Amino acid sequence: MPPRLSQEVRTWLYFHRVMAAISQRLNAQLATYSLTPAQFDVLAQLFRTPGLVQQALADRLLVSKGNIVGLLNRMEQAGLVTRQPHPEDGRAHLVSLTAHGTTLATQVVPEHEALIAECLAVLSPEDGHNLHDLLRRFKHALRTA
Amino acid sequence: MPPRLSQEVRTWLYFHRVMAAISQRLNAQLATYSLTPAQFDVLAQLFRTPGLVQQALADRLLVSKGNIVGLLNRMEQAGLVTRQPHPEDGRAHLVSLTAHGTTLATQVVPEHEALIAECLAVLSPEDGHNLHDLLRRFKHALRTA
DNA sequence: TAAATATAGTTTAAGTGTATACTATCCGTG
DNA sequence: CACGGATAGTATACACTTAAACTATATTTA
Repeated sequence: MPPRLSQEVRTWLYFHRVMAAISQRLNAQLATYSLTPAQFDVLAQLFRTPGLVQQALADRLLVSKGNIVGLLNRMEQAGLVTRQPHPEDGRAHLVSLTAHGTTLATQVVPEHEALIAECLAVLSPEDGHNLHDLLRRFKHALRTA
Repeated sequence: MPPRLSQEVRTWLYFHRVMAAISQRLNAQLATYSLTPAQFDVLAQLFRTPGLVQQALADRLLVSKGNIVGLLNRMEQAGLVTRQPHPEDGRAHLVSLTAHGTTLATQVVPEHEALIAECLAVLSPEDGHNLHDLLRRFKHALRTA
């Protein structure tokens, strides 16, 4: 018989379950726009912060720069983004949303954020605030640790 | 200028940051045993619940059955698991840990759980308990919603 | 019993992700 | 100016993941 899991391990499992449940809802919504989660992340980041270089995009999305290459290739193919040479740095490319990408982002980003709010609304406002506060401090404590 | 993100969206971003920070530590530990996170999940599940069928493994790990196939192929190649025909169901395979897999799990699973506890220990015991309680209720609320 | 349906596992195609090595460009210092 | 190290992007190999189509076996039901 396996021993009962510790509180810490159960917390970590809950973490996965909660993220999986929310991600499933979010991804289903994105799928109606033929967007993958990774592509949405790029879209939303460029929507909020136009004109980023690929490395900056990778840093903000917590992925490797090599990952960004294929992602942008597919999104360029889909007509969502364009790459332009950086005016001051011959190595870099400025990534921008196309008109189509901007139009899509204008619709999808607010819907996505609304669905996030809806998922978090299964908690009471107090619980929601406490969770926000706990995770904010958790993130900070992990960075300094 | 992009508008300030809502509390809900920031909570969701914190979820990702915390998950990423902890996963990075856990994955680094697993890498010292040449284990990927996915392979560790299979190893730990079979360690706790020996003799599962592939579909049961997929259900418990929240992945598709097709995913399990390639995962087990690689782990079989590495000598960690074996597939045997199910005695009562001609379609199914019983998956078991080899002696090598069991030995590895005996060492890695406790270390992995200790590292999880260490990561969660950056929070105070009260915060840790509150987070556990919040996530447990969050998970339950998402399931019924 | 025979046919319809469901389930276990596999395969394939496509996307995601990393690490690593490579090219091109930039920048600091001698 | 030249060289040497950092940085931006790309290419490659490998692992992970899903959805969908497929095969084989089991189960239900007419």
